[in-house]
Amino acid sequence: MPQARSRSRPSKSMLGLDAVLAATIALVDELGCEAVSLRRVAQALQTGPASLYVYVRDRQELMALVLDHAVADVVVPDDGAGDWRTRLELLVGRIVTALAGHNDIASIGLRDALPGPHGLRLTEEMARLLRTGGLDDDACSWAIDLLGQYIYSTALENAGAGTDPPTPETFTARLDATFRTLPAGRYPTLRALAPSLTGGNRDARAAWKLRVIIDGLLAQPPHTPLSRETHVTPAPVTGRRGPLS
Amino acid sequence: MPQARSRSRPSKSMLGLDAVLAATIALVDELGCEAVSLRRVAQALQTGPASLYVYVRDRQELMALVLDHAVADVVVPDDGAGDWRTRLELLVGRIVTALAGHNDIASIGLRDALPGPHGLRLTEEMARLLRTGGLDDDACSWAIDLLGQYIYSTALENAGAGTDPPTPETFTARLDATFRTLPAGRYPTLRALAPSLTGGNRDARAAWKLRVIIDGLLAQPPHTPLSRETHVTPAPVTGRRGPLS
DNA sequence: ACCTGAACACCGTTCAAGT
DNA sequence: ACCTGAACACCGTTCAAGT
Repeated sequence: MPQARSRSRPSKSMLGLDAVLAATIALVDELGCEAVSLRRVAQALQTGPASLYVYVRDRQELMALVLDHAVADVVVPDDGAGDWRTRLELLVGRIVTALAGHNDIASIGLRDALPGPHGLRLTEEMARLLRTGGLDDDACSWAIDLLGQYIYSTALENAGAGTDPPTPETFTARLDATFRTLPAGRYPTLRALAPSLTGGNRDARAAWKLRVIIDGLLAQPPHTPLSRETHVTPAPVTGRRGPLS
Repeated sequence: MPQARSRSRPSKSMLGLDAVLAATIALVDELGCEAVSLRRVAQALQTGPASLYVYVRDRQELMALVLDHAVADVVVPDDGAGDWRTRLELLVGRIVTALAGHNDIASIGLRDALPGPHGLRLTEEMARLLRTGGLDDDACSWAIDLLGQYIYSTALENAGAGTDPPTPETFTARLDATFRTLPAGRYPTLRALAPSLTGGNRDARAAWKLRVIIDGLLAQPPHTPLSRETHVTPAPVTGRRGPLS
């Protein structure tokens, strides 16, 4: 019995899922989602790619776990934060900020990823707040859908905001150049809009869009109230994206 | 001179960009974007992967071209179609339908892709209609942003609708299962919402969300009118996504 | 149970060479 | 200009073998 203490025998190993996730997030921050390969993660952990399959079914599951991990620390606004709308805006803003702080990690959510425990926790709170606002079942569900689109798209749009320098930003620069050099004959409106299309304050833009969505939600007439009890056949139907994962 | 007619000498080749795009779209329809490799496209064209680089800088450019191609046939509603809002809803609906008809092609737009000529044509018309609706420059720009998010997300959500059978849909099924088996203690609202979260009519859901956005746009007070002339420094700023590409 | 080297069947992209 | 075989440096995933 060579071991005096409880640590049985770390010949090299016992990476643990947490270490795998931490290494993956670090690589996402550094290289972006697309460039993160299982081989690179394994290399960062000083092991071979096959070792990761102990903790994860495949690359997709790893990325879904990492996405969920990225919102783990988001705290739900408490009762004192204001009315349901204020709290919803605060919550959504926090989620966007958390995701935008990890490079293009939000792109995982834009594709298919089943919701993880933390995403579910936050989605539950969004749904609860929306119900407090008086929305019926369908409106709540569709609103969650819409807010999910908003969250991931905005987080991706704002990705790399915190870095210094704010990343080369070749993409936005190329987009801006595209608009500014548009033939004014065929695209008069876009040419005129060019400065505001790519410019302006990111947070103001994000807040404005969220306000649009919530104002729009409140403008909808309450659904015909046959919604709940008469739902005999929910008619399962296609749809690739889910709420926060 | 072996050729009697103008066709100079098709020893095998002269694929042409159109043929490359057609082969790529066919593969996207069949396999989905992720599974479409340059090697498979080349194989479909009976050539090697290196041949494609005559027409395309890299895989990303090919996918951007294919995305633009997918909206090439969308026709802009004419003056007789109704007021600006009716026409905008019609236009957006047509774009979503065109994209949703090509599997998960919309996922290209959710990531970074510079707008192509057809996307620009449609974006120009959206911007024009929004201005007709009285929105100022910033509101127009941000609205285009929001509508782009809506278009791609909804098209992806509705992907594979036309197929018969409507595709195995393992993802929606798994999502549905996730919600229905949620512990009701921790997630009471999501459990109650489970039927409407994944169910319901796709088109009704999409139309409702678009209505929410436009109602929300109209609910915004006109911006402080220092918007145009005083734009000295547009403050070029990060942002990964652009309008329709 | 957890880890691993080696192998399998793929990738995107480049390049020198051919027409 | 357009095409191509071959090579380079990668992928995700599996599997038999080790502890």
